[in-house]
Amino acid sequence: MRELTAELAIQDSPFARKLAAYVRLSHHDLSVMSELYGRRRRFAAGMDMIHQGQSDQCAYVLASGWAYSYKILPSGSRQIVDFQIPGDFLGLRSVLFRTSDHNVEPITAVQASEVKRRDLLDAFANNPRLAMAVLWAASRDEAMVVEHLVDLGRRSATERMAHFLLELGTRLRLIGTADKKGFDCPLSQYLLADALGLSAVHVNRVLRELREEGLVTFQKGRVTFDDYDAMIEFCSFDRGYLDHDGPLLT
Amino acid sequence: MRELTAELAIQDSPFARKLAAYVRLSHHDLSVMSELYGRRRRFAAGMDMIHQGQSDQCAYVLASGWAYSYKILPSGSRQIVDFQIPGDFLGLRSVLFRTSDHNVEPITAVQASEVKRRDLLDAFANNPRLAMAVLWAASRDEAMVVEHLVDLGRRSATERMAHFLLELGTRLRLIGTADKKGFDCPLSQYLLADALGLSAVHVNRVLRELREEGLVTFQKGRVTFDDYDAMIEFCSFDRGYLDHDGPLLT
DNA sequence: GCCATGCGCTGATATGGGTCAGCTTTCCAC
DNA sequence: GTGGAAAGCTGACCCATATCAGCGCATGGC
Repeated sequence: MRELTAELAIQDSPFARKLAAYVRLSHHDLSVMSELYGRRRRFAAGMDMIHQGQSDQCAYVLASGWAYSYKILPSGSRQIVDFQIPGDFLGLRSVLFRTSDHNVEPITAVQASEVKRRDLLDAFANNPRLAMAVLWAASRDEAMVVEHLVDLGRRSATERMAHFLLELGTRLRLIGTADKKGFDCPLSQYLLADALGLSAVHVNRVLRELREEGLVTFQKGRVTFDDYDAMIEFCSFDRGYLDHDGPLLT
Repeated sequence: MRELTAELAIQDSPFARKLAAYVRLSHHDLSVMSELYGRRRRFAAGMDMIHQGQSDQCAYVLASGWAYSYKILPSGSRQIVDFQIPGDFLGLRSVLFRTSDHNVEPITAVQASEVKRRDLLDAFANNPRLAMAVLWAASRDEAMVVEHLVDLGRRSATERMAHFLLELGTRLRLIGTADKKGFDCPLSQYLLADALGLSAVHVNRVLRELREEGLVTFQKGRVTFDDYDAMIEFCSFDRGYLDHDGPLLT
């Protein structure tokens, strides 16, 4: 009975919702997940969760709140590699290979489940299906990093911003906190700047431009898609690569 | 006896040299690898090895020659995500998850060993150590993509070029085809441009600048480090992240 | 030997986005 | 409600890099 309750709880978590988009999860999968999903920790905004160069750390699954992973250059400038939203795995590589090559910091207050190396390896060994789902999600995250790279290398500032907002929207829809209308978004223009390789000043200009073109409005912590289709057109967003209709693997 | 010969042959391959940098490989590992390493295929320069959107393909281990993976935007511009050199695994994700999100094309004539999905999964199941080594190498490749992203987002054209050449040199040293003096390099200025997010014209200017500053010379298919330390200093290259002295896992 | 092609190279000009400087609004802490 | 910090916003100016246009040198096919 207690297990059943746990199973129901996990089923509604962003972690499960996200993985369920990739593989069909069995009762067994869910119960293994709910064990991994114990040991909650809280982090306040601004307090490092993972630090570059540190070894022997654990990984986390974000339960609530947003975080970002970044690198600092000796020159002092910062490049944000990715944002993490609820359901995202975080520090997977650092726990498997004991090397962390970037920092992770919360943007809002965050709740995260600590996952120990040992537990993760055990769960993988006992449940290859779950392992596959997690690796698949990791692989999708990597695909996003690649897309981000293309953004920085070959898209204009405005296209980059549009593409970024669409992608973020798609990710949030997977966990049920966005729809075609828009989503709540705690990112400051400084964070956007460091993610998109722009200056904060230019981020502001670009957002105004997109707003005046009637594509998106990002104001007061809310992103509103004013013309979703035109936006997709504008930055040639690939609907397929994050978007799909059900589990790819059953 | 026949096996022993195979084992000796594989030991000298760039694939083994690279993996040996990460884990100490046993006789058993080597014999499993030499099986994977069969089934050679040749590709001429310019002929696609992996095509975006294509599914049900196999992965390859590059035995000789160079290739590059890239994405084409609808606008026609191209972003090169990474270059592959001998020993590199290629299409790992596309074979595990049956989705390829980018193209791979040879730069020079290429010899590659075809790795079937089934064989790979079997090898992993029978030999978790080898699986770990391969995943580790994949993880390092991903770290390089992240570093590339930082390049595009937050470094100037000249720093980017210097950083890129140092990184490439480090990778080539791992397989024994470069030293601190320099290396042979079949990349055209057009390829460099599309990798670094620059125009070919500007690549030319940047190379001239680096040459005149006495840092590197890239001429006639040869990269020569004129002042290695100054170069590392110039682009704040992280010696640690690719460079190390022996197997990290024994 | 000649032509086509690809690559390296260079100058002139144009522009996207950075930098600087400052003002306004929001949001807390007290 | 008041002071201060953080975030949003804007104009003026400037520079890094793109774009355009063109030259020269190899190389390979015929």
